[in-house]
Amino acid sequence: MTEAVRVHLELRNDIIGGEFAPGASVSEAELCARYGASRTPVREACRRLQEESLIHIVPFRGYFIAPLTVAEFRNLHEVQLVIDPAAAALAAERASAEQIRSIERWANYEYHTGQKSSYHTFLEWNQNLHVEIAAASGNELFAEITANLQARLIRYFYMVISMDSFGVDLAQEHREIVRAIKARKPEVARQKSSEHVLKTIARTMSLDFASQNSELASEINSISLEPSARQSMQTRSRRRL
Amino acid sequence: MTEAVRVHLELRNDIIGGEFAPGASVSEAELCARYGASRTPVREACRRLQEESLIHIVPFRGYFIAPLTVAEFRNLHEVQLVIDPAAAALAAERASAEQIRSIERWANYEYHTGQKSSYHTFLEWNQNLHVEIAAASGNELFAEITANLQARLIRYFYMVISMDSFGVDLAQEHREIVRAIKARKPEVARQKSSEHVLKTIARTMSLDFASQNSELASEINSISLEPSARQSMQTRSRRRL
DNA sequence: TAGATGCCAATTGTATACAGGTTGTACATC
DNA sequence: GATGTACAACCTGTATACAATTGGCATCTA
Repeated sequence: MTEAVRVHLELRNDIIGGEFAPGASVSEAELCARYGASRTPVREACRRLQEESLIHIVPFRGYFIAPLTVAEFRNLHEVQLVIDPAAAALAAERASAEQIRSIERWANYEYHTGQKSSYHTFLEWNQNLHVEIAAASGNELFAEITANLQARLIRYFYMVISMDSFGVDLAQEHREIVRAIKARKPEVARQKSSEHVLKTIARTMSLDFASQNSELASEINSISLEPSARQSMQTRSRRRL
Repeated sequence: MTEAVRVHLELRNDIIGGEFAPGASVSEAELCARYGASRTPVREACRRLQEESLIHIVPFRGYFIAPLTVAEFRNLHEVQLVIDPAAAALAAERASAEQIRSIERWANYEYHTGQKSSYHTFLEWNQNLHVEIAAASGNELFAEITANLQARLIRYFYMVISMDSFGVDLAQEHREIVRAIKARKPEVARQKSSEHVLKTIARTMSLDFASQNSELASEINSISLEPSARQSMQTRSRRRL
């Protein structure tokens, strides 16, 4: 593995994990010291993270850790609401036996409420499950887009202290999506996926956000999606039921 | 504008415009000579183009112009079929007066059949229209994804000698989408956008591809989308009509 | 002759020196 | 005291030297 790739992965992980304050300025020299690499691979890593919208680069000024904003949070969910169900439906048609096994493995987590370490693991499993389902669509674009959405979304979830009882609902919804994919029922998978995203949004809005971001948290709690963004699911439900 | 940005834009334009053969290998030295820059900005430009899937980088081996494949063509359309209608629906709700004016400007092109230069301009206007509609959704993620999809799709359209009479249909469909957005009718915009994408796919499959890619062309002609990918539009039509 | 092995040219990955731009500060001027 | 300007420190952008890796080719061996 080259230095550039290593720095990219480690820095990315640190940003997602909250090692840097959102909006904070970081210099190349700083990153070179932290990751033990020279400027060239550090620059390359930062440029890739810019493409992933985890870092903002202002020419001749420096690098800034992408801030967490209500607009981005809403945007991510709007796109997810469109991408996830479509990918789930395709996965139900095209997933290989091996891909289904892999999906089932990620869906079989145990979330022990109240444990911080368990919560972090839980978020990673959740992320992997979503990406794995998208990959099973047989369309790598869906997988790439999903990976980017999840990486950016997880930063918001890390703000949350814990999800407590929510983990149970979430696991249940995941299993329903997986069951539909395994049963080769695209429309059920699509509907379950839509419901899951909408419920996740609803759950997030009632969460107990970490105090240092209380301003953002209260703003997030006031989000409401446009009618046409929700419409995706409603149409399906009406049609199916 | 920095060298890196300039090289990125020019190289990107050259790849999209077909200046390089798909799959061709290019060395850093070659690109340095061609664009009159040193290796550092050339490398940065190539890394960004890799993120956009226009170049493949194999470590220690070199850069390869992304090949045109049936799988990619299908993947791009599958994602477009999901992104475009959703963005159009949101645009109908949230587009500003200025954005609507901008969209109308891009929709008002005149395509003179048979003229090669006119055809290229036509493709650019088409691309800009799609991106502008996505931007009017008020969600920059839709705009970014659309810009990437369009950049990659246009390489396939450049293979086509001309679209002849198709330009007329296309312009008509575009105007219908724009009309729905201007009239603030999200569901009509969504439906018209879905139809437009599906019709574009159908039109492409019956096209006269340039001979040097006849193998790819015949493969493209045999594409068929999965039922659940088409389902998006059918549901809406049934529901509306 | 088929296959394995070691060397070498070519190319990319990394480190670093140098150039260019930006920001903040100190000082002169009004 | 407010404002504008010059300068300096700092940082990023670019160029280039050096290190590491690859793949092909020649050579050797069975």
